[in-house]
Formats: sequence, structure tokens, C-alpha cells
Amino acid sequence: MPELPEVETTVRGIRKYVVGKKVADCWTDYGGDYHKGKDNIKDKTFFKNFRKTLMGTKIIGADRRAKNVLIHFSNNHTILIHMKMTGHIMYGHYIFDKKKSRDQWSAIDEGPLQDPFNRFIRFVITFSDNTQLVLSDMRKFAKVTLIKTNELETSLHTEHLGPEPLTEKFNLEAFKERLSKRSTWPIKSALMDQTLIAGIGNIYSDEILWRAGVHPESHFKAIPAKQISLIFKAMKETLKKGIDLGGDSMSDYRNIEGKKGEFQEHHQAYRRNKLPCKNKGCGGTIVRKIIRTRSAHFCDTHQKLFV
DNA sequence: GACAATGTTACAGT
DNA sequence: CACTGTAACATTGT
Repeated sequence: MPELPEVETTVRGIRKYVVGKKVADCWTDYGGDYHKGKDNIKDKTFFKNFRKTLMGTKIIGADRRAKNVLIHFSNNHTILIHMKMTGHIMYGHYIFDKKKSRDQWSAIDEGPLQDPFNRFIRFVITFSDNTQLVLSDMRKFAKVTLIKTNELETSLHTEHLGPEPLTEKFNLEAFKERLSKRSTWPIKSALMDQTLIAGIGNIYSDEILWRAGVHPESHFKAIPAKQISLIFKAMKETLKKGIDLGGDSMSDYRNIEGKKGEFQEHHQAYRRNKLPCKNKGCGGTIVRKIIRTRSAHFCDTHQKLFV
């Protein structure tokens, strides 16, 4: 799923619903030999300690760092959740149903689990008021781990990440400085490099470059200053728009209430291949091309190539 | 059946 | 050592 706007939407939901709640129990069905010894709850021993550490503590806040959700607890511990491709977090009133062989968790009041994308519940925190925070993750790629809150900055899970694109400090100069480190990469790939800038993925990189009128295979070193500044502006605006619209639910992403965001209704490029470009007077067509293993969507007319 | 899917990372090869 | 490409994680929808 989730790129910066979706993760931000989730974090805001967590702040709204679960701050102040006390942990009564934790459950997961993640696991398997492949994950033995890993630094996350897919390792059985890790999960045992994880559960012991959190029992009885209270949630005191939530933050986002790149595409990671951070949930802070009262005992100087923070859960870090990376939802990867298909994870999303929901809050509600769920019950464990032993009779079912899969889809074991059910919602007490209908709601979210009607949506097939919400059925794959892999991780559950039950609070003392008997409500739940759950992680649905169809493809089981997500990472859930535990870090001491005061060691977050230096954690292996976050130390490699580049700056947050939406801070005021991240101005045009900082943007150029970061991108200059990959000056001959396709600009789309550079925008998605989490060590350069944190939080942009495949959907938003396509949308940013469509708005800036720059071909995704352009090289930073060849793009004129004017277009660099257009990409910078489009980045800020597109990410903010994603947040304002509650994220992108073209695929499985749902917000904390299990409901869809609206950004997918405003796509100009992503997954619009073979459709006419919506840029007025352009007359171009959206094409799809694999760039560095990821599928890029762009207009063959108004997005100019600089190499 | 073939193919594609919002992400990351370990590893093999150059 | 630095860089690059591929496979792997697992499952669903088209």
C-alpha cells in the first residue's frame, strides 16, 4: 500500500482513536522458518518478548517516519510498523472466532470485514476496554518490531532514511542536494529512493512527474533548473493532496475505520495506460514502461525527456 | 494459465 | 569496494 500520504492518514487515525488505551493482550499468526532469528514479530521468541514488554502499558502517541507507523507506549517503547505492499491498520471491536480455519478475526459490528481487502488480519492488540487495533496484511510482507523510544533515531530500522519531504526545512536547495547523489538515475527511481527522500513510492512518483511535465527516465544532471523546481513543487503539492484526500485506495489501502481514501479518483498517470492524457490541449496518451523493475506510467507527449 | 501488484532487502554477479 | 540486477517474502485479482 502505503506511501507517505496513506501512512500519515493512518497515524492521524491512531492519534484520534487509541491514545490513552491500555494494552490487555497481543496476538499474531505471522511466522515461519524463513523469519527465524529476524528482528520482528515473525520470529516466535521475539514476539513472546514483544508481548511481555507491552502488556499493561498505555499508548501515549503516534508518529510517522517515512512509510513507517510509530506507536509510542508509556514504558519508553515504540512499535514500528512498516506495512509494505498490502498492510493497513484498523481500529474497532473485533472477536476471535475459533471455528474458522482462516479469517479468524471477525468484526462485532459488521463493518470493515465486509471488505475483502480487510479480512487478512495478522496482528492484533487488544485493549483493556476490549477494543482492538488490527493489522490486515494480505501478502504478509509487513514488518512489526519494537524499539526503545529514545533510540528511534539511531535504530537500524530508521537510520538509513533520508529527510521528510513535507517539512519546511526540506526546501528546494535540500531537494537538489539529495537528488544530486543519483544524478544519472532515472528521476523516478531517485524520487523513490528512501535514502534520498523518505516516503515517495510508485504511485506518487508517477503523479509528481506527470504534474511537473518531466519524463520519468530523465536524469537529474540534465534536467533544467525550471523543471527541477516544478518537480519540487509538484512533490509537495501531490503529497499534501494525497493526505487531504485520505490516501489512495486504488488497491487494498483502507483507513483506520476500514474505509477507502479518495486519491485514486484524482490519478493523472498511475494505472491510466492507453488512456488520453488529461493535461488540457496535450492530446497525448498515457503509456506504461518498466523502469528499474517498477512500472512507470507517463504521458508520451507533455512529459519531456532530459538525458 | 500468465501476469501484475502501493515495498524492502539479501545476495550473487560484475 | 561500489554498483546493479534478481529473487524472495505470499496472495489475490484480472
